[in-house]
Amino acid sequence: MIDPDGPVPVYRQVADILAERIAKGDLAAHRPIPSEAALVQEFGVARGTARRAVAELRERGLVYTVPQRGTYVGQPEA
Amino acid sequence: MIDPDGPVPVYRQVADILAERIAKGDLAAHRPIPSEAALVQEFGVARGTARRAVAELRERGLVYTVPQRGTYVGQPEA
DNA sequence: TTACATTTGTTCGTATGTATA
DNA sequence: GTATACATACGAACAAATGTA
Repeated sequence: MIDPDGPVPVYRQVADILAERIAKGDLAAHRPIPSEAALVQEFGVARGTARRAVAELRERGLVYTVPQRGTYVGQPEA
Repeated sequence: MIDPDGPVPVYRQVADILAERIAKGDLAAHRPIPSEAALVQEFGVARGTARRAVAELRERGLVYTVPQRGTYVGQPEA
């Protein structure tokens, strides 16, 4: 799933996988994506790497984060 | 601000700037200096370089570091 | 009100690999 | 070969806010 030794950074690999899930609708608008702890579990990465992956998605405008709550698909509610 | 191509190593340039701030009192005793992440932001250097700059200050006896807490001006409290 | 678990935010510690002068 | 510097990645600890029991 994740190739730690490939040329693509792990955090981008994780971000790309999540982005695809969003594109496919597996992760629906205004539904939470997996928590950082869950991403650590699922992908076997460090929390810092999971956080960076989520930051990537945020920069791409795919998700928004609510502090102490979670990160959700789409744009923040009005 | 920082001259990456000059004869003086970047880490020492950063250390010198912080040392001057301490000397001028911009950074007061027992107050935290900027975090490593903040130094990365402010000076546009790698984290390793920021860490080395702080290590310089520690060697000069200007600051002390508390793991997972931060680095502070002066000497550790008794 | 209290207590607890969950989640994100932040900090320093450490190691590896790559590139350059 | 050495020193500098950047990027990536894992680890550990603590803080703060939120939601729930």
